Amino acid sequence: MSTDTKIRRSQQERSASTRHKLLDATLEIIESEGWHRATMQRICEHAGVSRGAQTHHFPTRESLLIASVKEIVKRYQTDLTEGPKRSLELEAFFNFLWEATFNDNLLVCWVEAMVAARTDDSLKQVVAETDLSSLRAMRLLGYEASQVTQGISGEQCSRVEDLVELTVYLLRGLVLQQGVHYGLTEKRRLFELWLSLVRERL
Amino acid sequence: MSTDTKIRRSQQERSASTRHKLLDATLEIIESEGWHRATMQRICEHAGVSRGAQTHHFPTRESLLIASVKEIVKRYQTDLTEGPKRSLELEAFFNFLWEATFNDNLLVCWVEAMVAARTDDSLKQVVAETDLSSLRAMRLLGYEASQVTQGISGEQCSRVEDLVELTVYLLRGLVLQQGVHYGLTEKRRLFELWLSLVRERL
DNA sequence: GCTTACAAACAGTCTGGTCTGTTTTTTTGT
DNA sequence: ACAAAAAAACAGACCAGACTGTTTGTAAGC
Repeated sequence: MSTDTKIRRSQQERSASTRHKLLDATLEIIESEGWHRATMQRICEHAGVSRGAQTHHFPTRESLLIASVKEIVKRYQTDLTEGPKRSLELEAFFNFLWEATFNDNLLVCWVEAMVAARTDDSLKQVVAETDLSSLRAMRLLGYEASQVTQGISGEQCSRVEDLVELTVYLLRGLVLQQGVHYGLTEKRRLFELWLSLVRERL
Repeated sequence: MSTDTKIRRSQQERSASTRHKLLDATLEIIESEGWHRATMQRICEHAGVSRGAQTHHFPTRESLLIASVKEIVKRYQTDLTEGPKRSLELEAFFNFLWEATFNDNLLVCWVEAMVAARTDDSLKQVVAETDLSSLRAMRLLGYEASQVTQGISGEQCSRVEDLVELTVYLLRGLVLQQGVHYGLTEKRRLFELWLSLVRERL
């Protein structure tokens, strides 16, 4: 009937649904309240999932947080690769890095994860791996951008990758700053200055 | 007598001593175990101070951590101003920033504090203030360095301050990275590249 | 029936803040 | 100068709350 509240869902659907709800809630809480405030109780409450269901999918807090870390990078990667419709020029690429950093709050979660990982060995392993693959992906994107850009010689292409990595680190430093001092205009001004230095070199 | 174990210390001395012991222990634990693991029990144990004495000097955890934040900046400031015997050249100044960042572990504590402050209003206030004054001090040092350096025109001096600030943010990003991936050689290489870009602009 | 997904109560540990009592130094009264 | 009182520093027990992981039980899909 039309008002049938009992929708029949397959196990797979049910499982994926609550799993996604939990990961979503975890990221939201990490972003709004910080990593160490992301407790099971709070997450379950926010996700509208019972404590028992959570236990079934993620037996320990550690397992949920590790899954969240992977989720962060996964989403960030898709943001990065699906965003532009291919073949960005270098100038646009660096600006795109800025956009990807401050439009979404994924980077905030990532910084929280990195700091937490520093003093948590099992977490550190996961964060280190995913970070490395993420960095490689961004270096590659930078390289591809340099290929479609006019006036970039071959030997400069290798430098481009390093410049991308430096930019990533700079942006992370800015995210750190953004957590304490709101306001992007001043940060944007400094970022423009950095970009002008990069431009001169290329 | 010579083996008199009961040394008579003034209240001021006693107070300052345990206060210092507590702050020291707090910073060490933040550095080695992370901000949220810096609990009262652990700190007292590590400092060799009783729970009661701690309560007397810092009634709440918040008060101790706020005092620690101020201590971090205080020490960093003295590191920065007493380190060089005045009048550094620009090149040396930027390298000095690197040294100050990675020789000591104060910056690690500072990053922990910034991340914790993001989701803790009372802490955020303190961190924001101290960070601002710290940044101003470093900009000033950079300006002074540019004054004693050959071949720096007046209009470039204003840019120098911005470059210093950018470098600070970059270094913080590198500290973040250092928490997950050890090894400074690769980071140093990137920093050299960064410096070469800065050099070109000056 | 049988496995998977969900629900909720429980036990044990840890934390921060309060409270009461003790020792050490300083001040006060004579 | 010196004992008594006051204040400051120190010590440790206690408590209420929060958190994680476990366990036992129920419903839904296969």
